Amino acid sequence: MSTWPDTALESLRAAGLRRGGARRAVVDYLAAQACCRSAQEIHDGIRGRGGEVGVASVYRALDTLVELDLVQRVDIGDGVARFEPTHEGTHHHHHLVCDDCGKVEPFTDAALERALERAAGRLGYELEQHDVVLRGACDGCRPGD
Amino acid sequence: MSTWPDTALESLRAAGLRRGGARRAVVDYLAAQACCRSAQEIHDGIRGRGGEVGVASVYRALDTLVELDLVQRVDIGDGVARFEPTHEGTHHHHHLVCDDCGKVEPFTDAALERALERAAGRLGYELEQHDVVLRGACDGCRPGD
DNA sequence: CTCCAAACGATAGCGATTCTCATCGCTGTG
DNA sequence: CACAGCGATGAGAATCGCTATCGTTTGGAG
Ligand SMILES: [Mn+2]
Ligand SMILES: [Mn+2]
Ligand SMILES: [Zn+2]
Ligand SMILES: [Zn+2]
Repeated sequence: MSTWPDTALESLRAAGLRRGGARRAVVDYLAAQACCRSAQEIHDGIRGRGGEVGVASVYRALDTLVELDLVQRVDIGDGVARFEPTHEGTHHHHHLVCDDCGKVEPFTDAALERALERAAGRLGYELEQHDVVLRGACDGCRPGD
Repeated sequence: MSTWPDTALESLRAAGLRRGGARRAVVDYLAAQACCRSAQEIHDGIRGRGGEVGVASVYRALDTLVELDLVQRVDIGDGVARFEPTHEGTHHHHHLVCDDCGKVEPFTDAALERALERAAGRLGYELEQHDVVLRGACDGCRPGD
């Protein structure tokens, strides 16, 4: 099994796409993150390393990657779309959002995944994806009780 | 047990807020819907009935209602925020979104709710809310197989 | 090496949401 | 009931995330 950036770049090539700098920079940036990032963060992050990408190219790259199911869009409800690599196996996770400070943390729960699968089975949809966001107060924001 | 609009208007009064027309119109409109609606839809819906609300007032009312936990924000990933009454008991539901045509449908699943509760118990957050969005192709958009 | 379409970056445009501010109208007081 | 004070409201300006446009660059097949 190869690493996610390798798989991603390979899939892009297989889809007949050229190997441009912008797409590669987005893939590399996302591969180095532990959780989802906004397009702005990605843009800034790449520029911070000296990369010269336009915002439009970042959005275009994300579009393509989402289309190929290599990247997943995460919506936590603040009006800003975030993106992270699609992990089928070991890194698959969902998100905890602190309503107070806005912190986003990943979490995993095998039993929940099973329940989601079963729930999906009961519905008439051909399911592609599922998103779960849990909201509340994080350790830091909880009034010390 | 009283109806949702009554509870909502009561909570607003209890919070020391005056009884203005805009907030009431938003509560009434939402109470009549089966699922989430966007701010635009709410605005248009109220005006269609002859109401004279500004968009700003709709957004302000929604803000307040969300703050008081009377209304829940639903984010299905199309860049438009939707809102629906917070139902604890019988009307609580989550959403199915068709990636193709964008249709949004509510669904309920008791086993899933139990799994969510248990998952929440395992995490260090003080949970307030949870959102689940399932995505895929709906009956109409699925290539007839 | 040449050539062309894909990919790019800058920037204008767009739609959703928020901000500003002058006005309006609850609500408690006299 | 008249009035004052202040929260609520509506119109429109401003912001912001995202998309469309367009001229330029460049990967890579021949
Ligand atoms: Mn999952
Ligand atoms: Mn639920
Ligand atoms: Zn994540
Ligand atoms: Zn709904």
